[in-house]
Amino acid sequence: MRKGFLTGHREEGSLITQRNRGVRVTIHDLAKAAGVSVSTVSKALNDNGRMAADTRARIKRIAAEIGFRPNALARGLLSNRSFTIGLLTNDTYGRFTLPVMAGISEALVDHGVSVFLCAIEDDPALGKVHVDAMLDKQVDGIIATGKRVDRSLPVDLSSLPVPVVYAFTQGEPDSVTLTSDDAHGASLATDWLMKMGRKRLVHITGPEDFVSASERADAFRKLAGSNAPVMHGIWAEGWGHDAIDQIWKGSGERPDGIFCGNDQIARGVADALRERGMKVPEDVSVIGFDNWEIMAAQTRPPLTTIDMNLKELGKAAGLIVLALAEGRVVEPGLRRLPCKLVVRQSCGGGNQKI
Amino acid sequence: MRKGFLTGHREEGSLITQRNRGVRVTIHDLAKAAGVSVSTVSKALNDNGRMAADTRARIKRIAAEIGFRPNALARGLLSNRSFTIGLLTNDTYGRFTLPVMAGISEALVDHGVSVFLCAIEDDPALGKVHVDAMLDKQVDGIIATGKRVDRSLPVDLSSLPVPVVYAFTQGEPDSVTLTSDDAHGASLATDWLMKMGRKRLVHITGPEDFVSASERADAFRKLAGSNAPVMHGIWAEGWGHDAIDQIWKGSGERPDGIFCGNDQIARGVADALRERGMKVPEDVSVIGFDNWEIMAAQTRPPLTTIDMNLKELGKAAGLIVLALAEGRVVEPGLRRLPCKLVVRQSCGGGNQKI
DNA sequence: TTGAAAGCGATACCAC
DNA sequence: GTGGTATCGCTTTCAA
Repeated sequence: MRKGFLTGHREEGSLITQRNRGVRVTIHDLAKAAGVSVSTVSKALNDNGRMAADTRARIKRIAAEIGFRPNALARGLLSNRSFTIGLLTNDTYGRFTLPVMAGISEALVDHGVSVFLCAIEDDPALGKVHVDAMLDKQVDGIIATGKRVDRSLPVDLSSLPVPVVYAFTQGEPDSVTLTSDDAHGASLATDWLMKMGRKRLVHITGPEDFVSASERADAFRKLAGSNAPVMHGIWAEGWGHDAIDQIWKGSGERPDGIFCGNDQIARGVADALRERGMKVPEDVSVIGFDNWEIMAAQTRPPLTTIDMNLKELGKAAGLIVLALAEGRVVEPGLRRLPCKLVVRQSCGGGNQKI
Repeated sequence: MRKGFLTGHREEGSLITQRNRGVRVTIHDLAKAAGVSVSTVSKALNDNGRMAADTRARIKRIAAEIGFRPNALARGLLSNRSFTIGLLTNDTYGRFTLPVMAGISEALVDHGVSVFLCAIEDDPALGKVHVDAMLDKQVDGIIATGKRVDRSLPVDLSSLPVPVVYAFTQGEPDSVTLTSDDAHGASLATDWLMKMGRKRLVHITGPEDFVSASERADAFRKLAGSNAPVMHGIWAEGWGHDAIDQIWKGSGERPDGIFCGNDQIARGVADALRERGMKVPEDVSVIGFDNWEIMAAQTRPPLTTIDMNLKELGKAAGLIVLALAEGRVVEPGLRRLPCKLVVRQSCGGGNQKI
């Protein structure tokens, strides 16, 4: 991106430009004010060409004084870069999209790139309208994101004139796709339960046909033993209750460590255990998945859980589209980003070394 | 907005443009392909000027065939309209912002307007960077939204060269500000409890210094009686527990109807009641506020609650910035939008007439 | 070292 | 009816 003049860097909180916020001042006005030609102004501000250092400085000063900011539309028309990207999502609750979005925005704002948010529900027509609108506006790239890694958005993103990066949703074969490493996350969780001294582990999770569920289950079994029980249900609190119900009604041995497929299930499990007089974490350790702050922190006791680093994933996605937009080469393929363990109280061992 | 040719309307899912998605075709290419001049093409597509009906039709057909879509940057440069607006928010969890955003987007997508989402946390510097970036990109307007009606965003939005609408956050004196009608919502809730035959009402809510809390409390007292107890605490589940604790430990009479300031508190209350052997809704009716789906639906029993119609609020905000951007006159001031009651099971009376 | 002029893609006015 | 031309705000040769 352009250097030297008003970039997106946060340090330059010039108070001066505030003053003239109400009016749009063009490079023409600035040229007149500085008594030079527009081309000189342009070069001065962009640190291009050769020119007297003091002329350059003077122009920059006057630019700041009168609050000049170049028109990005005009700039984009010429450069074929709009410094704009589009974020397509079908995640209505934003549980996954928001952190991703925050990461993207954070990574790109300092590069002067803004993000169009397009919520397309699961409506192909709506998706097309949004994609077309973004292309019309000459976005430099598109990030597609969803709530499920094994489903794709209801829009055809192949052969667009701009690069597309997929985050947390299924991408085209030869595209860049980012996802969190479910197996890694599940290993972290299982491992932590074992480190807490738990022997009888159970995994209570979502539907088997979710790839993320089955990958986590596989990783769980790899550590906990191939016949450690895995219970598939739905991704809801109620399923946590039901699962505990089943286990406690059954004749099998009762677990002392439970790895839940998400924080909602974990909350249901924790509540159900408490209602049965079991103490968490004294009698049973419970670990969740997602680190959905508002759920994990409100559970009694607060949930130890796995964080998928969605914000980092967003940052990575942002930087990758940016690279792609700038013509840099990026190796296509699926990238799995590591998860991290967040220790609260539902497993015990808060101050133990990991 | 422009009529006749490729507008944002969803019906025209032209399969043809799909074909040429990979290339950007300019009006020049199209003119050449049609054997006419660019000005003729422009008039044909925009239904301007007088011209042979068949020429117009032919040009439109060819345009669709080769997948021509006008460059919005060029268009915007000339018209001073970018068909883009900015949404500024400091609501990190998106609980309030997401529905508002969905409403805005839904209202505007058919007008060809896209939305920049700018999450500024509570960082003034970051806010300024985002505002400047949006202004550079010539947004037609800005919607500022937050999580609290009585606090403003940490950015100075006065005297911007574009219209600003405030939604769910405090606005400049002479601006348009939208908010939900807290008093109305509280009345709906209190009224519903009374309709359920409840006599001993209590209001458990957030901090008194939140205007929304105090307005709701006032409305509550107006219906429930001026000495109906109002308990101020924090907006969290834990406070629901604590409040019930206080009441049950105290010597005062116990309520049979509880109006909670939000769904989290309501959930805490419902849980706490259940733990004390009280049945909801048989013994006590509990009503929440926010209709935060994932919380309200997962509570046992599912919460009857007040919906602030945030999506409608977003739609209204979108249409208002649009009007303002088009130079139409909009009366400034604070507009309170009505709430609605959402009946689930925590109050009883699900099938009773409202 | 500086400035004039062409051009990015589209629209609108005014000739023809 | 149709097409040339100026224009929007900016960048970039190329002359001076």
